[in-house]
Amino acid sequence: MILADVPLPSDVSPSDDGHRRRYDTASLLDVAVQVFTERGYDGTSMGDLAHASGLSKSSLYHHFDSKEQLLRAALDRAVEPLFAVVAEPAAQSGRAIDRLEHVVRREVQVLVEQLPSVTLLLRVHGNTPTERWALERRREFDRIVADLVAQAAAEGDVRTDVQAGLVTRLLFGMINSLVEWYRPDEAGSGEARRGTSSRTVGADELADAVVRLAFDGLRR
Amino acid sequence: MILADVPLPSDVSPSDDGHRRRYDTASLLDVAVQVFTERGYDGTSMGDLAHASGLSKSSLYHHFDSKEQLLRAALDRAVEPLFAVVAEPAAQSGRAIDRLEHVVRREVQVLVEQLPSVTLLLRVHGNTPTERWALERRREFDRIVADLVAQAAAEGDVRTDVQAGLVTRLLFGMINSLVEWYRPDEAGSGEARRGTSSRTVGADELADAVVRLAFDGLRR
DNA sequence: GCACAAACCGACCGATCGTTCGGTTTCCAG
DNA sequence: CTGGAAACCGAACGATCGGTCGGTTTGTGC
Repeated sequence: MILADVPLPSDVSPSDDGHRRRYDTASLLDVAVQVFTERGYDGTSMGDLAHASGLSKSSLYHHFDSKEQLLRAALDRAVEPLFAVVAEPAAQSGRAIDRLEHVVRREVQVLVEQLPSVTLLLRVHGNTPTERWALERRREFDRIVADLVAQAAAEGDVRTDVQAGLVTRLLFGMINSLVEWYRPDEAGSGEARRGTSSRTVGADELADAVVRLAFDGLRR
Repeated sequence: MILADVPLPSDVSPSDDGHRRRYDTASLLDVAVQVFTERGYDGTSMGDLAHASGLSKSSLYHHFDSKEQLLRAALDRAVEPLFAVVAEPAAQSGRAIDRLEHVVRREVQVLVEQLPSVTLLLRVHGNTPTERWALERRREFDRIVADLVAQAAAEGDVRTDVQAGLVTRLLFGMINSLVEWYRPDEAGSGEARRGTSSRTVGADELADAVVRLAFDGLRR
């Protein structure tokens, strides 16, 4: 990735307490996922990860077998909770439109909770076996939700002048887009907020906004 | 990009008419943009582009100065028509809600017309000066539309229980998502359509669907 | 036919890529 | 204090990266 055009985010310092910083595999994955989402998987070198974590390149291989296995571990963090949502009881019984609303609301929460991993999941291209596995899981997920929308339409609760498949894609396009702009409220860090007038919005409030807009539209 | 996990799309053959295939800069850009969108900019090597175009790596440099300049040319194809839309008369005068609907509808059309370039634009990470320029243009565009939404809210035509900035992001998240799934109807090519029951939808029909869903919601 | 420019090519450059290797340091149980 | 495991390191590997070079082929105006 050429010369460093922009400083890496972490740039870990020796650490506060006298000891040398030590990583367990999970928290090292945190760092990797963050850098992956900022520079893209292909745009991130193992050297970048080394620099961001404060470790040497070779030390990373004590925790992970390969760069691709690192990606796989990151994607698992997103895929599992996403599928867990459609398996919840409230998504399994009741009127389809209510189940759909539940899925939408919970999906927003999962996206916010696992923002970096989901971002990664939504950006894979299919260049490697791992990426193609991820694409397949996404297709499977889409199928499940599309069935839900179709059922809600059959029950007369959803407009039928737009195809169910189209509704599903646009609906989840809207939800998924939040990985591109939503940044959680980093409360506690005394850092000054940037000069934006829009208040930082929480996950629940965000889910409300999505449900209102998606179900009832933006027109007053 | 490791070993070729998957065949490149074009894989140009010597060509039908006796002559050797010759490229002008524009049609070579077509090929590059297509491969960029399929494998990602960072995931595409100049060797990939050479293979996809049927040219040698060094020949590409007869048409372009660098890989990044190639990206810049591709992004221009998306940025210009996007900004042209908000400059149209119908986006400049009238009730804000009507101007907004016009922008949404036209934006969908531009996305469909310039699908590969816009896809590229929406996926830049900011790793290079060119990518950061693209991100800045996107921010500028968002600002213009957010003002439009705010004005429509002030005129009482848009719901006010969701912040204008939030509405804008979700609305355009929905629109932009179509680069991830919309594939134009390759009519004329006798190729058999894959086994999907959903009919291929045209740009106008797509714009209708977006406007209906965004403005009036999916509830019946 | 000839000349010239545009288009193209294989061979090669230094830099960077993901990964491996043979050790050293750190921590903690005994 | 000792031992062994876990964590870490610098140096180096072959492959691939974006890009350059000098020369050849190809189409076109004359």
